[in-house]
This record gives sequence, C-alpha cells and structure tokens, in this order.
Amino acid sequence: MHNAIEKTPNMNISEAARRSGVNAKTIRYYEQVGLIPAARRGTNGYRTYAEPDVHRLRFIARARSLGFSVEAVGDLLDLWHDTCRTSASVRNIAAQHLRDIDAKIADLQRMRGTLNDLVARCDGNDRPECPIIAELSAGYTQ
Amino acid sequence: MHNAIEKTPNMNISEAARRSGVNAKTIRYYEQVGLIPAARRGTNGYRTYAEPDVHRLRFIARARSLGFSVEAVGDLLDLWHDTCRTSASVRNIAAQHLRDIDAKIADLQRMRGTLNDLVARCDGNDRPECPIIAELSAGYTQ
DNA sequence: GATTGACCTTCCAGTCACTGGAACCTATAT
DNA sequence: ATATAGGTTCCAGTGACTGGAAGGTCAATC
Repeated sequence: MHNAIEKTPNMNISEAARRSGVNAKTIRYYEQVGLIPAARRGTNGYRTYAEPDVHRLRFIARARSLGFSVEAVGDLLDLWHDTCRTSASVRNIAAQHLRDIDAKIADLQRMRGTLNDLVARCDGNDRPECPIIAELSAGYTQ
Repeated sequence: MHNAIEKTPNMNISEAARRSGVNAKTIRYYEQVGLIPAARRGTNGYRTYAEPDVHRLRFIARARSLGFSVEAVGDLLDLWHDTCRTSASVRNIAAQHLRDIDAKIADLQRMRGTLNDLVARCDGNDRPECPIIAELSAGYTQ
C-alpha cells in the first residue's frame, strides 16, 4: 500500500474546528446528519481533516451565520460543487430565506412595539398596579 | 355540540381551546409541564373548564404572542395572581425579554443586510457565476 | 514504567414548545 | 346499530445543537 504525499497537513478534529470556526462536537453532528461526508480515520480511529474539509466547514459556518438552515446549507454545498449550477437556483434559495427573515423581523418588531410601550408605561416601583399585567389579563382583572 | 351561547360555565377542552385561542393539544401540554394546574375531570374522564380557566389560557396566549417563554409566562401568571406583587418585578421580566428581542432583531437585520446585498448582486440566470456562492466560499474557489 | 492531562471515540439525554399519530374510550344523532 | 365527532393516554419527532458519561489514545514528564 502506497502512502500518497499529502500537500496539506492532516489535522485532528479540534484543529479543524479551530480553523473553520465550527465546534468539534458540531462537526461530528454534521457528519452524523449527512451534511458532510464521513471523515477519513487514522489508524487510531481519530477523524482526520485536510484543507478542503476545513474550507467546506468554513462555507457551512458562513452560511449558518446568515441563518440558512442545515438543510439549505446542504443544498448550497451541492450547488457550490456543481459547476453546472445556475445562479438562479442559488438565488432562489437565498431569496426564500430572505423572505423568511423578513417575516421573522416583522413578527419580532410587532412584539417589540407592544412590549416597549408596556414597559415604558410601567412605573416599575413597589406598587402592584402594572399596565403589563393589565394588558395580558385584559377583560378579566383579578 | 358547539353552542355559540354558553351559559353554563363548564366546557370540554375543544371549547376552551376555541374560546382561549390555545390549541387543545397545547392546553394538555401546558397542564403536563405544570404551566396550568391539572383540569377538573367529569365522570367520563374528560377535562372540564370554566371561565376563569379560559381567562388564564387567554393570558397565556397573549403573553406567548409577545414572545415570552413558557417559563416566563409561568412567572407572569404567578405575579398576576399575587396581589402583593410589585410592578418592578413584572417590568423586569418584560424589560429582559425586550432586550432579548432587540438582540434577535439586530442579528436578523445583520443577516438581512448581507443577504439582501447578495441577492441583489446575483443575476439569477442560467449561468453558474454567483456572488452568493462566491461569498460563502470566499478564499477557496472550487 | 507510571502517571498526568489533553485529546479522541461512541452513545444517550436534554433543550424548547409544541405537533402528529396510534390505539382506544365516550357521547350523540340517526 | 352505526356513524361521527369528540375525548383520553402515550410515544415519537421537530432543529441544531450541547452536555455528559464511559472509555481509548497520545505526548510529555517524573
């Protein structure tokens, strides 16, 4: 059996984690759910990673930091590796995610508007009267 | 049956769900995790609810729609029933939640800013070149 | 050689707030 | 007697990890 000459150094999982910004435990999880292929193993059973693996993990970390679901990241990885991809297919995924984010922001801002008003109107002293409780229990004062 | 005009205070779970806006399955879940006390039971074993129960469920529904965690809703329920509460204690819970929401909004808007820019710069045609993929794989073109 | 401590491995459980479904029981109308 | 529309419990799954237990491996030091 011939050993291939490694141009890039092999590393253990914690080094790959450090270089990619993905937690070692999370890397194992990504392998488990099939987001990344099973890592090669050394004779000791340890997972070994090389530069391309770290780059893939960095891609994943960036996509996750933009809020893409792990499933969507899987699709984006496939498109990255597919040189016959269309930019439209990538754009569709991102545009859908953008709509999801906008919906979440709108929902949070609705909550924020009400909460901010209630907090502003609450004296926050040692008396029991409170517009926050009043609002939540509207129509039924106990 | 679904009586639009309920003069009797007792009702089954689906009627309590309809009146409170809390899903019947969710009501059982709330009972299971101790957010609400175990419902009284009829001779047939069915849970029975009266007006005060519906009001408590409505309180819960409103608080949940403002994004309070189930645990925080429990605290708010306790404060509602505690006539010796201080408005400061209520305000603290709401103010903390407001900070959490602001953090979430800030994070989503950061994502939105990047994504919106990338989507705008992506042609979305049948060619493979794509600034979204380029951004995610920055430093490593495959 | 023994020991320490930092790695690595797998597997299981918990998070949060539900939600779906199976299997079964009860009520009411026809 | 049957149909259907409710109710019950219990179990499992969601998403994306994260913590912890129990154990194997490695490198360095005493």
